Amino acid sequence: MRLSSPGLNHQSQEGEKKCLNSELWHACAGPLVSLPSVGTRVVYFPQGHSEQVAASTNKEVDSHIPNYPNLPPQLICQLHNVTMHADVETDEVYAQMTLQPLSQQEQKEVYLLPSELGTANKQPTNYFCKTLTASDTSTHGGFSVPRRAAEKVFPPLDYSQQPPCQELIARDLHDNEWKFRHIFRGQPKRHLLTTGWSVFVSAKRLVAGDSVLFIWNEKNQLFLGIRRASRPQTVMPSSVLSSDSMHIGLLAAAAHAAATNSRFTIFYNPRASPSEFVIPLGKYVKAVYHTRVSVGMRFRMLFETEESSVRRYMGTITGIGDLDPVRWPNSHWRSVKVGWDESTAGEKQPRVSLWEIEPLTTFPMYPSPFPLRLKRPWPTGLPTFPGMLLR
Amino acid sequence: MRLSSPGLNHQSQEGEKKCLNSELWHACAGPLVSLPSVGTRVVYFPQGHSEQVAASTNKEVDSHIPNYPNLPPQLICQLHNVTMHADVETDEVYAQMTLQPLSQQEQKEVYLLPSELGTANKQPTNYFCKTLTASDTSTHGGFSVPRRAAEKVFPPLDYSQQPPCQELIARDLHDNEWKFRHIFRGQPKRHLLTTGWSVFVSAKRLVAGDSVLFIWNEKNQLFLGIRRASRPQTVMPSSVLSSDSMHIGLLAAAAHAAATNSRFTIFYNPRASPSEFVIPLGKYVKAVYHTRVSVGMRFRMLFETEESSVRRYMGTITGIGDLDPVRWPNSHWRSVKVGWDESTAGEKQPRVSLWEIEPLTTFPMYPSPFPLRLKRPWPTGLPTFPGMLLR
DNA sequence: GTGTCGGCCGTCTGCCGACAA
DNA sequence: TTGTCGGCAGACGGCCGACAC
Repeated sequence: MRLSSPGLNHQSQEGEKKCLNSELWHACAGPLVSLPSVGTRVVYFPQGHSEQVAASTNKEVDSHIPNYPNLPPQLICQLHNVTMHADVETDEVYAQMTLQPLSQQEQKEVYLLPSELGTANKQPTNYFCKTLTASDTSTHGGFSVPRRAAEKVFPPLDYSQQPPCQELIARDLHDNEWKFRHIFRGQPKRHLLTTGWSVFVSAKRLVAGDSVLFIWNEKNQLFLGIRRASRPQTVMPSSVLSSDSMHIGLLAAAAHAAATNSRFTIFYNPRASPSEFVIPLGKYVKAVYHTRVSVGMRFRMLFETEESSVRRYMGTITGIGDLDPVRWPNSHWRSVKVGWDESTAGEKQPRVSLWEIEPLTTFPMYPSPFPLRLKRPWPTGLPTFPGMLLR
Repeated sequence: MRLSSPGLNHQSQEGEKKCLNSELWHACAGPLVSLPSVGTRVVYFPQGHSEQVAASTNKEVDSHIPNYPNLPPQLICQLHNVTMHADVETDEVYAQMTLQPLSQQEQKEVYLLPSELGTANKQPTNYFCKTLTASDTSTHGGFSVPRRAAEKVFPPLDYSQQPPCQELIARDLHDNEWKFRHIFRGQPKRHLLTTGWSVFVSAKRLVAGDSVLFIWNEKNQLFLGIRRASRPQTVMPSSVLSSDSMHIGLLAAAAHAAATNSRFTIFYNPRASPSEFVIPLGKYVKAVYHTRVSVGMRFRMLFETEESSVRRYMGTITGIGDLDPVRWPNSHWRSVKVGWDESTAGEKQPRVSLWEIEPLTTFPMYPSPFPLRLKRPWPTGLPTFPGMLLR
């Protein structure tokens, strides 16, 4: 007889752990990820959402997925709720957002109201992130802590002891406690995590190439998180619903919400998604309407480095136009074709969105003379590329 | 060094391993699961599909999911394709089916054609299934093989040797080889799997309560599969798409296919789904139109036992009517309210579908006098419960 | 007939400094 | 400064029959 096994309290996978540590979530998500603030207005891109599903199921959007002609390529929404989550199995971070498309009337008034540029991302100050080496993940030994990292984020050791050591207790995203013996020994001296480390490695199923990060906050609390090496294959178990149905579901949910001005829920998985697809309205408006771009123009764009910091890559705009003229005409999603300066950047996306880049102008930046009030109601109508608007 | 187990070919989760062992798949799916044959006509129930998603995501269908008024509660479809699959991570078995709703005209002619009752389920003959004990999964020892099982499904040992032993090689659903030392020893003598067993247990992450099964087929090949104890927590990582969107997706995909008579794809996960939701047309027609049921009538229904065999439970029909009169009026899905004889059956579903039960008639079963040709076009129209039809 | 245990041996885990990159 | 290794001691994996249910 197939019965559900008792004991485990499963019901509350989500909904209970609402208040997980925000600093830790952001640290795991990476330096480039920022979440829009509750109560603000955002622009939601079904295309970007679709890309997230495609990346996760490792399957392209099939051509026989129905069109949703009444679903615009971007939806201005009120952001009612944002909660941070972490997958119980994999520790993947993701955010749940509740969006409500503005009414037609409200959409027109959008430019009369101040619009938010989005909060800056708050990466913790006292933290470090290390990519695990073969030795770190081997059963032969412990974890070698980079010296500066240990001195910055671990409680100070009593160096008069020989060897100096202490017990560290760190909490992960699920509020589980992990205990480590932190010791400063060897010749030359180095910081190591010994007892407790291997338990952590096997529990989290870490392998060489994955990253671990520690945070030391103002309340003298220690947190730790993980970032898995992007195994090309984080294929989500689709043993229950076909990827086609998932794509359709996302589109239908958005279309229904748009038609009825009702709320809908989306999940944003920053490390699975190629790009953010919920953009603060102000950031969008500024990039699309108040920035002059044209073919041949040079630009900079931020990327995350291996060591979880950011660096800029340079490139040149090679074209402007629809990514998918059939399904998503007149969309600003990845409307900019680009070429990258460095040959090592060969794997970078050949198309970006306007709000992702920072155009380099030879002439000084000036406050936009363009009136905030548009003459034509928006977002209905013809293609509205910046070049046309700034005529 | 602790490395991710080599050899796993991740890239080809689906698509490649089309021809996985059918016997093994059915053994893992259980004795009650049967798949309709390719080329036949089936009845697809969006409600049942929805229940599968609800069970997997552990979330009820939200009330704000849009209605699909043009999506009937059952869809007669041509079954174009059925492939058996197994989840790479968990070994969960599931089937992918390609369905094509019949045209309106074809739907009317359904009863003029012979309809298939569905193939009987083919459980392998030489197989056994054992629920793992604490000792079986402990690191302290190996696997204790039930005597009859060993004699039935393992190659015979040479009992003149002391102790008799041999090397067994078995293949799993992914065609991976597993080697075990099979020995007959101890006082009293018993069959054991020793060397190789613990590797298997840890690789498959088996725990006490899970089941393992072995098959010995006609070609003298040995296969093995697993069935996890239904941790209600096979919650699929929904870090990418909300369960609402999944529900909508399934409905929208079916609605679109119904409207355009085009093909759509569904996944059927027999151990995650509360009930089958793709039913052979003949089985459906027989149950719904050629069987007389009424309140107070007694019936039998098959269930799977702990030991992977089947037994009948008895019950009484307590009511007949819509499960969800608002969303799914006039549906035959779980239209029968029942009470179960045994108090231990308290967790059994209070509602079943007609094709799941075997009504007990005090009067002899007679060939249905009901004409095969319906007067009223079907499936449009008013509720068509058997009682009304047999007036 | 089979689940669990004590006993016993061998392998591997895991802590140490050496050494080199 | 830190990744990997050889050395070593102790823990645990894993094979055995005893024993009980």
